[in-house]
Amino acid sequence: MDQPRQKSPSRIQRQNRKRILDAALDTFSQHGYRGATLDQIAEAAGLSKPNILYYFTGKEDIHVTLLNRLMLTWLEPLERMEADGEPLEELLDYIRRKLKMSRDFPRESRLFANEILQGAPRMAPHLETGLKPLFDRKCQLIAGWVSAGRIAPVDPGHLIVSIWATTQHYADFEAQLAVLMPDRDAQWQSAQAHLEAMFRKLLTP
Amino acid sequence: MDQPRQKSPSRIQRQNRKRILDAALDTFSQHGYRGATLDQIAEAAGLSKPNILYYFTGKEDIHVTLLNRLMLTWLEPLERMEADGEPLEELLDYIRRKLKMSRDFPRESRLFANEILQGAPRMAPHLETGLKPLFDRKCQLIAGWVSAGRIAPVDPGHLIVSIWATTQHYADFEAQLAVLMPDRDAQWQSAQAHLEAMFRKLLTP
DNA sequence: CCGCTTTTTTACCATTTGGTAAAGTCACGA
DNA sequence: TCGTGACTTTACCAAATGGTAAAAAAGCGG
Repeated sequence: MDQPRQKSPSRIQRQNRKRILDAALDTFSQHGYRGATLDQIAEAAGLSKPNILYYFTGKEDIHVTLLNRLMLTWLEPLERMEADGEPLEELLDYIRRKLKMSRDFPRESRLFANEILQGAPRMAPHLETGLKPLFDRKCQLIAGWVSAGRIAPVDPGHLIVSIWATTQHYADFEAQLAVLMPDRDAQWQSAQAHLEAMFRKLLTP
Repeated sequence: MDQPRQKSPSRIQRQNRKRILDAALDTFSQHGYRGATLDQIAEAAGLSKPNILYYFTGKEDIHVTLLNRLMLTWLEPLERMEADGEPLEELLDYIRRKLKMSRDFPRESRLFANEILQGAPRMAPHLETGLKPLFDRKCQLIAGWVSAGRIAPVDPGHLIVSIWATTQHYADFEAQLAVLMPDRDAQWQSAQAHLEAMFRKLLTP
């Protein structure tokens, strides 16, 4: 009927959509949804504004696309925490993966933070259907470890929240940390050591 | 010469400025600087836009006024952590005060978070002259406690950052927590218990 | 109640913003 | 190489946005 929605996007399609999304990630993660403008995104992408609207139906479309992509990579580190291994090592591995994501994908972290700060208007469904079930599942996993005496007694929900808070903080509050801890190179190493020590102490029975 | 800058603001002045700042706090904390509009602020304040510009010279003036106010109350809990008492209790008290601020002033927390997320363009001076010296001082205080063996060895800077991260998270990511932990009433209590237990374990020698 | 100051409203304005129409230009298979 | 569909540009537009000028309305001390 309307748009046959091409089965295979052309090389140009792929390339330009990627450039737009990358530019939009810069812009949205810095200014939030309302604070970002299509002109900014267009300039950062090196394309004209109407050209951007050739690839996406509108500002919201770009933002939603970014959020959809984000959720995939965002949940993955937590998903990989499983019942298989030693509980303490599973949790510490999760913390390491999460901190690494803050270092490698700070823009994604800030995009997420912005969206939540603004009340998650465009992400409530994702939270409900994507994050919540995973969160509940992992809470039960941790609760199992606790009741089996394999880690120290701890509130599973607040434990996960503390892990999120401490790891994401290094990405989201980078501008503040740049003032307080100017030596950024050594920072990631000492941050990892600190978090590892802190959660190891908390979780060791 | 220009404006004699009234020595005593009238009752109406005080009242309306307060209403404007309160409305602006709502708006800026939710949408960030660029995402907030004067019309929104005006409507929330119940005043006309030109009337708002009678009390403040512009959008930025309102924002800067809010940030100035914020820094005063924001640094106070950390300032109150002193060398007098028992180190562990001083730190745990600080954590309690900080968590209480997240509960009582979530808008202020989000205003701060928004500003930092956006690269702290209007707050870099405050960070440098207000926060940084205080941070360094308290790091030294903690380092002294560590080397005296009065608390467990810990990186003072990362300790403070972890306290900020975990406590502020409950205000800044409230929209996410509302989905994951719907029972908000009991949440603050269990959050405090969790944080207290966590940092007590970390800091006990 | 008067006159003067403070406060508020009305009517604007230039710029920015998200978005569209339509005319071009490009790329690539026949 | 030429036609056709994919891509890009130019020229717009209506609404929103930050801000201003000046008239109107309140306050208020005397």
